[in-house]
Amino acid sequence: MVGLASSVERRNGVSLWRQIADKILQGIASGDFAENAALPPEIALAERYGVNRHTVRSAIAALVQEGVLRAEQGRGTFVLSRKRLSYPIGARTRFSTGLQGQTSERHIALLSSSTEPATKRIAEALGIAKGAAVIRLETRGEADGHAVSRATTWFDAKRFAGIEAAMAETGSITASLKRFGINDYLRQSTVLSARHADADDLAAMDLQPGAIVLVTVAVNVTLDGEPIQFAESRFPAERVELRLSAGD
Amino acid sequence: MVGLASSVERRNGVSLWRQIADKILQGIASGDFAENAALPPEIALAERYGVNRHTVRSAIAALVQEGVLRAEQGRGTFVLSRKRLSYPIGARTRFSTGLQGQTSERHIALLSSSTEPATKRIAEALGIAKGAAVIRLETRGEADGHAVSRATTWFDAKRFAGIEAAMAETGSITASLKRFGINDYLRQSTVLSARHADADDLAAMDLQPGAIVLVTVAVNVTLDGEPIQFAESRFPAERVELRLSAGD
DNA sequence: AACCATTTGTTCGTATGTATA
DNA sequence: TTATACATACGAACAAATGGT
Repeated sequence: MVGLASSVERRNGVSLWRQIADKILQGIASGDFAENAALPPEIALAERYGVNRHTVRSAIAALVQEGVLRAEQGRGTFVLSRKRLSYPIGARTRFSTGLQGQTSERHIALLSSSTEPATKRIAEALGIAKGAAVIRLETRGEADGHAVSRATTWFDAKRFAGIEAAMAETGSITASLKRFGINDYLRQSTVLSARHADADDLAAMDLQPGAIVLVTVAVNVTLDGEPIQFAESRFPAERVELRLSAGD
Repeated sequence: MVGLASSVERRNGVSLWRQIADKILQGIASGDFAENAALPPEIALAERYGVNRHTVRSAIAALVQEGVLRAEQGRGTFVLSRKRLSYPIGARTRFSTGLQGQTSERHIALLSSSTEPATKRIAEALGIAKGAAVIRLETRGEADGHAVSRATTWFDAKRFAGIEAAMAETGSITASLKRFGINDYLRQSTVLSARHADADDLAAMDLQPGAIVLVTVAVNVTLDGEPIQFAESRFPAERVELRLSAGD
């Protein structure tokens, strides 16, 4: 009963229709299924993946819901076009300058801010004492009305008192830091990983459950090497790719 | 019935216990759950995530199966230490030099090789004519007996005839390139994304279904800027993180 | 030893979701 | 649409192991 060439797995906590939906997404990403063109008929897909036609239908229904496909009775199911943003990441990366040319409108929205004691990890990154007060900003990056990033950022509360107000007003980290005498800064280190989006990410970026996010954990420093900012950013993998430029 | 603080989602194709397992993995990664220490009791986890204790138990069972946790009746459930490899990625990254100090044994296994006509994308990257012959290498990177990467690499067949033999013999891209007079090379560009592992990745790297892979697409060039290699590499997100070094 | 609280392990039952035919 | 099988999730017990008092 199981298709020989089938690569879907049962009993692993991910339902078949979700796995098929992911396979279709992969097929679109890899060019197997061209954009703005019809998908193979449900029967063909069912055979290709070694599942029942109903299972394919569930997968397609989910992707239609997610805005990836459009189904038309009697005609077929079509792949809608959706290009990913290419987000440059390097020593001098800035949110707004990075996306120049790709979008017409972008900014960072401040979702919330708070002051809290620094955890060990944050204290070490910022070079302050553990438990010292830090300001945490929760932000969402937007481009052309779509959320393209979701970040949590920590600053030394003593050094950057009131930065949340500056952030809310300017909508830019770079501009806010200028008010504290920081005219330039570098990305000292970045650690990159990936995971499923959590509920917060899903809500903040309007993603579908099961979406994958790229996660960067970065420390920004002044030109003198003084750490000023510690940040974890999440990028939806379906909308954004990260580009490492050589000379950046 | 639904926990207020719950951040898991139902009816999305991913079972609750799998989501809880992912949350626990996240907790370990973020330091919420310390390594070599007891996890909170099942009851506490169930309450924290707003699910039944059985659901937490299913998640724990999966993670025990995956070698992440160890459960002991009457004592608790413990987080085994399993540091993720931190894989440096930058202009001068090399597989074996990059992991120095983190593992005792590493090499690249050549899974298969073939010669094929270049697609448009590969031809552009390598600066050759579309349809010209290219050598494709399928490789697996291993460290301490565990697969940590799976890559597909293309070389100009005219310029690097026989590189598959050199690769099989030396187990190193860098050493193989030396035989063709390339003593040094740079990573010109890297594009980073993430997706679910496909069947091939799962089999080649012995991953659990649903695993996430980091994907890099890179072009390597000689010091003169001549493109020599086009590669797509997949790294299991649960075992590897990518580190962008500032000066690299 | 006896007892206790804590924590994991097991077994019922019941309801709902998923997948096939 | 219906039927069937299995997986998932919850709830309420009870059993077994551990580390104390």
